[in-house]
Amino acid sequence: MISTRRSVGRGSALFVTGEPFHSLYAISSGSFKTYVSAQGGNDQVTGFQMAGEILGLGGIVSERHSCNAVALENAQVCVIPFGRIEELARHVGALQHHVHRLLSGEIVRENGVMVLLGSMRAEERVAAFLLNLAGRLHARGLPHSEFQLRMTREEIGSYLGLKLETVSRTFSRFADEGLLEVRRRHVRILDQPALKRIVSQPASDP
Amino acid sequence: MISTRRSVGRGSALFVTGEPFHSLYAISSGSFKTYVSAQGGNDQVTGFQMAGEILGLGGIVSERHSCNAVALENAQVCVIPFGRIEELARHVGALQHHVHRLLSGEIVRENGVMVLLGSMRAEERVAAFLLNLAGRLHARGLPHSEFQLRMTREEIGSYLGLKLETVSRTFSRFADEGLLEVRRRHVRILDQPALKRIVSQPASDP
DNA sequence: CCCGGCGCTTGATCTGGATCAAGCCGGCCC
DNA sequence: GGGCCGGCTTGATCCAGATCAAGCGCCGGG
Repeated sequence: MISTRRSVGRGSALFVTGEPFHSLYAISSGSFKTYVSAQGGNDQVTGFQMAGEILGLGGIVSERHSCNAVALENAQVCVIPFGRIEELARHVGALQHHVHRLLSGEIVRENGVMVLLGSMRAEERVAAFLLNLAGRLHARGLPHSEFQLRMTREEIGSYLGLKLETVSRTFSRFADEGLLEVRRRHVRILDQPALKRIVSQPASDP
Repeated sequence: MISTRRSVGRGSALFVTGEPFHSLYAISSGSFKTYVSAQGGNDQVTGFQMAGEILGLGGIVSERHSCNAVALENAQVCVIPFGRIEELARHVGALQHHVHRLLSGEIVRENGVMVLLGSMRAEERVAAFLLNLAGRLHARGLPHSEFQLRMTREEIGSYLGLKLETVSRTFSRFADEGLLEVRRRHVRILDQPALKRIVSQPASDP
């Protein structure tokens, strides 16, 4: 596929809300956060993306990017002009279907975040976050029980609908309980099954 | 487009999570809620859909429906086999682009819900919900300052990440303040600008 | 027509997470 | 090497919204 590369330095934006949309971006290395700036300065982080994932899907509908994408570390992306994708997809059925699955997958991912934000307790959110991260690293054949967080406590909190203090306290509690080790950005998961049990907390019903 | 119709009685499911995905559904009349059943019996409502909107987009990625869709009132849908859509889209560029916009639009909508769930206070959520509903009715040329809610307080609460009592209290408070009238499912918005001001609460910053 | 139950409202109390506050630690710049 | 600053931890207190509780009233069914 005809595409170019682009480097994005840590902390700088790949695109920002409202900017004209022309291309999707496939992350080749590094990682990003996406967020929408809500009124009153409180941004909402909508996702963390790592190598192999696609950025910009929300821009298709209005021809303008619908969120901001900022690199969490120095990163490289493939720029994929969306017009070219549509053109190619018309000839290659497999690509067409792939694009549909990509978009649908993002919808399903966001559904999961809505469940997290709408009905989980702080502990469950943090556990789900760690397991999600671990799962994605695993899927890439990367070490997944010991890894570096690329984002701050505040960014995690924004994503999870919690304050940074709550994220920090929850990490500490998990560590106290022997579920993991945390030191700054470094995490080692010691008891994945226990984290899973926390996420799928059966409702203690009467 | 070759498609069939299907009637769905109030309270019954158009599709359920895990069911094989074959078609999208365009609502011709009536309205629906979609929800995912989280562990422990607490469902999370992920959206309310009305005539003209499309259901089933989350099923594309895995060939299985990713949520439940239940009619809030007797409804009719157009069944649109997804294979047919892909086939047609290969020949009709406009349709192809329309499908992309549809999927992207759903992603953007869910982004908005994430903002709501992740960073708004109860009052802001309820105001945003009412304005959203009013806006969609308006877009269809329907009365939008006076309308019937099709869902219960509990369903609204689930969608907004609040308990039904909080929804009820917030409605009452808005009514006390003269922003609207509510009586059971009937709502009349009296001061839309005030609701908008509540949603875009400027952060009271130092 | 009457009865029962579901959906809703409203009050009282409780609590998880926010907020306020005080350091600490490690990396970076000078 | 030293000092500063941003990111993090931890403690104390507060409060928005949850929970518990008690009716009310409309709607559907017998």
